Amino acid sequence: MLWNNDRPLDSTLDIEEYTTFITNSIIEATQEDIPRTKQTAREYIPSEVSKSLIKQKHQAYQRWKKTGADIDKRQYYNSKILLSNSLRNDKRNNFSKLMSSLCHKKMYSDKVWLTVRKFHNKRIKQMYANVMNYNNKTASSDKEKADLFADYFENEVYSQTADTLPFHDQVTDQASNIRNRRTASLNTAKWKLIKVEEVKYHIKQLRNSSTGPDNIHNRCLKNYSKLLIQHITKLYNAILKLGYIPAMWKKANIILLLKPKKDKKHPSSYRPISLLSCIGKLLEKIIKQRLMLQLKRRNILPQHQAGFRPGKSTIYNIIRLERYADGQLKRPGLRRHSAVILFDIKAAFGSVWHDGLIYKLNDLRLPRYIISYLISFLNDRTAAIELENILSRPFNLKSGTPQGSPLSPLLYIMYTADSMNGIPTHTEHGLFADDTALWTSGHTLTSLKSRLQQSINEFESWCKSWKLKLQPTKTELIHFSLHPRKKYKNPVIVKVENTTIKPLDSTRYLGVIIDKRLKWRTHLDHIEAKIAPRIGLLRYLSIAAQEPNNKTMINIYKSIVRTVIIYGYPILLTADQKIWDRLQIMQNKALRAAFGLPIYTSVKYIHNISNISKIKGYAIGLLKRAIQKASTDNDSTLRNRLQGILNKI
DNA sequence: GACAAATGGAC
RNA sequence: UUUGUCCAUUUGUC
Repeated sequence: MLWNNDRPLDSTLDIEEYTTFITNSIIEATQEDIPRTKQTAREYIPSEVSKSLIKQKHQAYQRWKKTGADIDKRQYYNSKILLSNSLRNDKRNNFSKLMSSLCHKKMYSDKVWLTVRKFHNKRIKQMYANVMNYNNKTASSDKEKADLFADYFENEVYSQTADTLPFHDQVTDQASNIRNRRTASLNTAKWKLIKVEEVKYHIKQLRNSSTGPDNIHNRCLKNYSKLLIQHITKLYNAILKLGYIPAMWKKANIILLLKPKKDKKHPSSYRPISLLSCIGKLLEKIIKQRLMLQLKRRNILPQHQAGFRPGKSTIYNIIRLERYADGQLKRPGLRRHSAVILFDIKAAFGSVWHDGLIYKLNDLRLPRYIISYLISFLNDRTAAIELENILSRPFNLKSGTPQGSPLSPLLYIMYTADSMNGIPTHTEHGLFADDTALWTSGHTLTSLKSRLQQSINEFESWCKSWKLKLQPTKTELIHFSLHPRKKYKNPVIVKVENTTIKPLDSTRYLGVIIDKRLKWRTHLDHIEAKIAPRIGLLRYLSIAAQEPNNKTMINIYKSIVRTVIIYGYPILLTADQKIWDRLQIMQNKALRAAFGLPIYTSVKYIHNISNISKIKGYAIGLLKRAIQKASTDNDSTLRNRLQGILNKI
């Protein structure tokens, strides 16, 4: 296929044609180079011996069928037995081959992880209910189910909500003004052109991931030719110039993953994941980087939004909440009451209001070409549910940002950047994407209650303005208190959307379980439950492999167990020694399992052969490194908090 | 100290 | 059919 390089790209039609040209060229090239043999994921591959036995069996069967003779029948059954023996043998060989990957002196990462993954079974095969019901409709075939999911997502998740406030009409008007202004001043906007080097840099960063509707894999892009990059760069610049994204990049195939511990009969129990074109995603990455530069330079994002931002993590907000509550509980002299409320926003990403987002982007005075691009990005998106390789009818996404796009997380935090502007200063907040927490304190229960309620009301009205829906039933409240069972005459009770929220003993916030006494016992229970099957796996592997390499087993331990134990370590460091004793016991258990040692093996011996340090010492090491990193990053608030924890130990 | 890969976690 | 952003860790290679 050829393209005349002198041909200008001046209309949307040109862009569509050029995109098709590039897509087809890539597909053609890959089909030439990589023969499309479909690799079936078999449990094991039969050996040559088995293959010939299969042939023999088949022949014997044909002969018996033809002649009907007794001797042929016997021969057929004989070959059948021989084959099954051979297959069993193959299976055993394959198993020991798999296990031998754990025994090599040198660790071959990919082989080891193949083995571990096989038994770790984290990825459960998707199972859909036989019959699904929604909106008085029943679906039993795959196509019907896919369409039913399409109905659900079109009507309940990515649907437009009615304008109920005068404010909404105002925003809608403004947004349509912005749209019109854009088409009026198309070719005049100036910006920094995308360079070949920029595209190359982002291609290099690409990880292998699943393909979108156009079936082009990231691997294809990574094996780029100079010519391909030039074409892609030219196309990207044309897209930014016209503010028009080709239609095929706005089509998503949505796959569904069952959320853990949810009923598979109901469509709301599934998390939708959009698979998008990799070439389109590449451009989105470039825009994302440019957008972030703007946001950072102009300090647009709120300080306490820790989600999706470089250099920030969950632990930052966890520490802030923990230090605050602890400070109020152990305040010398006058103790104060404190409480935290954790909100849940319904379908947060899916509910982003397009007009509202455009209004805000314009308000921020972002570069015109980026706004143009984003308007096109949001407009006229379609999706189809993919289920067992069957596509549903396509439907429109009238609201929300598509999960699966590199831009979506950023757009969401931009959309919610002003959510805390109206909150009174006596209340602190922590944000992580849509996970919103508000906390405050007071000398008396009444003052605490009224302060908290005041802030809740502010947040509630903000949500209402921007068409986000709070779920009062999933909203949780913790009233911090040292007494395990003390009953207050007037417990702290607040209202969210006219629903009463009562305080709980413990709740989960950003992956750690916070209890009202800040003792972390429930959190430890949670960790223990999580690593128990993993310890079982370590034991199984060490027995099955017979003489596994110690270093390999330690690496597996570090990866699948220690990472779980160590998550959220800074807050645990402020807790009692008891917590660390318990964690140490977990580590010892896991190491015994990894080495296949009996339960009574002494801790000293384990320590000697594994050369793994005590878990608390390791955590302190991590903390020191984190402090150093925070000071080189000039993040003085985080640094001081971490230093405070270190001083306390 | 650069690059790559893997694992774990949050949403 | 396991997306996206971010964080942490580990292991390799040079």
